[in-house]
Amino acid sequence: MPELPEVETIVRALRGPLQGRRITGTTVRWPRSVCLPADELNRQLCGRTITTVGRRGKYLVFHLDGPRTLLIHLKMSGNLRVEPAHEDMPAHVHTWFDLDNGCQLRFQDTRKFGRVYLVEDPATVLGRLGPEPLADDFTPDRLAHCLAGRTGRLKSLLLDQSILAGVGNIYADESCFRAGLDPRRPASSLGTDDIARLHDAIRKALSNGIMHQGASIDGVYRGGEFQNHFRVYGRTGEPCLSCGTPIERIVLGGRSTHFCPHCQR
DNA sequence: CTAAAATCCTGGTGGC
DNA sequence: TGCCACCAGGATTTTA
Repeated sequence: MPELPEVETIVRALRGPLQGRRITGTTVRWPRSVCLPADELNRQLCGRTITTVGRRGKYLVFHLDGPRTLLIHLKMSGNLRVEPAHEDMPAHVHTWFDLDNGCQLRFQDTRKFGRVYLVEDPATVLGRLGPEPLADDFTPDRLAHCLAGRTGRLKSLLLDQSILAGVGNIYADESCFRAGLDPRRPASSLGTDDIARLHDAIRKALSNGIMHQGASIDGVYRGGEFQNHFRVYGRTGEPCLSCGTPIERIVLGGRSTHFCPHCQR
């Protein structure tokens, strides 16, 4: 379940191997994961050079030396690696991109939820995303503005990518815990102090995740070990690290939600 | 308007 | 040991 820190970690790992490389071919074995016909994707990408690799929310953004932009969303189980073409193709690589140096950018996605986009205007895909929580201009005031007038529960709003980009189920739970806020709280009940603590909590949870190179769940993300630092996520029944109260698990908005009933109010 | 449910997928898990 | 029902989870779409 790559969220912002996992995607950021992958982006950083891909920059060196990909920037300046020219795409010489593409192969699509699961057409539903690509939002245009496979032959058109191949025709548009062949000969294009990847100029920069970036991130917006949970999307990877590949800028090219042509009029189109390549976007990839990893969804649940996606991973991206650059490997020599002669190395064995791992299982569940449904799409790959041949590069001019004999390597391949391989999109591995066990559950096939991930998506590849090739668009002229990135805003057609990224336009509805909310602000980047780690950007300098993301202030407590900005967060307050995002939540203003919202009636939903705190956790559900944190997962809404049009309100805030990049937070998923793990970091939403971790952020609520760090802020000492009950994930079931109506957003309208949050005061200025609550918003300030939430703002700080979100940024610290995400930064901490990046510092540990993301979380490795299902053994998908080698290197990252943030899963060993979760404070509430997946710790159902285990003692709260602050007060010892057993962590509770509930379902909120159809998502498993973990919190300390004593520390989070 | 919000909110819940269905949808897409497969590996892993728990029950028997 | 084997079989199978069930579940997670991001984002979109549908239904209430």
